[in-house]
Amino acid sequence: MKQEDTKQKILDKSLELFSTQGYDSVSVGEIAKAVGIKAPSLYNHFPGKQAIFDAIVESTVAQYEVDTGKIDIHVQNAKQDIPVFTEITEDALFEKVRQIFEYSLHNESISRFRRMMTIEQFRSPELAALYTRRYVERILDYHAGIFRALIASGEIRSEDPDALAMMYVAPVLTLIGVCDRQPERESECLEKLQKHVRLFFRMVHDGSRQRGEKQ
Amino acid sequence: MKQEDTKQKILDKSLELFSTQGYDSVSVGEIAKAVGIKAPSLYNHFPGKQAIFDAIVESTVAQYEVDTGKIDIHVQNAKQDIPVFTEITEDALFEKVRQIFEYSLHNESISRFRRMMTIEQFRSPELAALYTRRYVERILDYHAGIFRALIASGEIRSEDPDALAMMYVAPVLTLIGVCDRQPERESECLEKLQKHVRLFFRMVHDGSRQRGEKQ
DNA sequence: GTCTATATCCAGATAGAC
DNA sequence: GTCTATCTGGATATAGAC
Repeated sequence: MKQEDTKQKILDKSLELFSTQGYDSVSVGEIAKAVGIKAPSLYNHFPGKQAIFDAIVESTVAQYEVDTGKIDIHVQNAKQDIPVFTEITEDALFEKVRQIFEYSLHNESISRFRRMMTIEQFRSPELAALYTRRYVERILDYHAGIFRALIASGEIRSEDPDALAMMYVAPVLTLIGVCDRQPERESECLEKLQKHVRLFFRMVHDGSRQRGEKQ
Repeated sequence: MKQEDTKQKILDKSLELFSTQGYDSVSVGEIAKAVGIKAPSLYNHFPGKQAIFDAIVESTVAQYEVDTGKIDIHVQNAKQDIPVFTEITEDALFEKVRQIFEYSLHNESISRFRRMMTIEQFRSPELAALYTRRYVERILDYHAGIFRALIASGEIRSEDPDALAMMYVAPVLTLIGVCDRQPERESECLEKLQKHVRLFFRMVHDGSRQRGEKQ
């Protein structure tokens, strides 16, 4: 096996172990065994256990843009996604959210890294900041940008795109958290997700139709 | 020092350490040092390290009802809190949420236990279920009950109290998560909280006033 | 109940042969 | 690059004196 292949395999197996047990509970012996080598051989690829963890963080952060590009989301510049949201139907919006939701849960590296970060978020201020940036702020900023444009164009009604983004995004984050802990509840969470998207859609689009139904 | 005092001190100091470093990173020697005894003396109070963790979980779960009662929240039966929400003003609602928010962050045992659970949530299916029950479901159920009553009484407009509860609660949970990781961002999160409550309040109460302002 | 001393084990990491 | 052998330190836990 090539040198770089082994190095990558160490990263993969380490992430797999770290994401379920946490950094401290995993021994270098365990990692080595999962990779198929003996513990001392690990030190030909990394200077120590902490270096493996650091490399995982660094490389996953780097690959973030690549992966998110695959599902047609570009957090960097939300503007190019605004047309997707304009004039979208309720069902199409849910389908879009469902796609991102399931991708986040089932993509192994994405999901494992998120769970590892959840466990290790208090390990250092840097990790804490990374967690908030990646799993809260960027998602909020992205959606706030879209909502800001939709408000300006009169597509939806509201005065606060940031608060609107929080209201739209936070339930999704909460449901992802539930599924990370209890994957067996995914279908239940998908239903809640659909109800959420439905309610949100109806609230931001001119509510007169819905109120008309009630009265 | 009395026997029970020492036992309680072990629980307190252990929680303090577990909540920042996680179970595996804390040694019984560290705990003993924090308590002011030597490691072997711990074994007069608990059969082992795991037993300390278990006792923390058990006793904190038991004290949950007591603590929440102090801030006038009774998750068990939401009905008695419905009058508090009826005809409430926007400012009063925020003040109420702010109070709970800050209590959750600054009450030491509450906050530490939550952070410990965040770190250890993947340790077992039982802990995962406890986390979801305590930090998601109970809060959602409580608010869904209130919203259901408010919808029935015509106080607010909506058709889905569960989705409404998710929309109302999830941003609060997200912001608590941010503050757990980065306590220095509390004031920033309080502002986001206020904006959220404000937007939510205006959305659920008949929106004609707000739409009138915009046109 | 607390201590010292100790047993046992396993962790991360290194040396050096192949 | 991989291995075996080994070092060193620290972990949980126990024995038994005070």
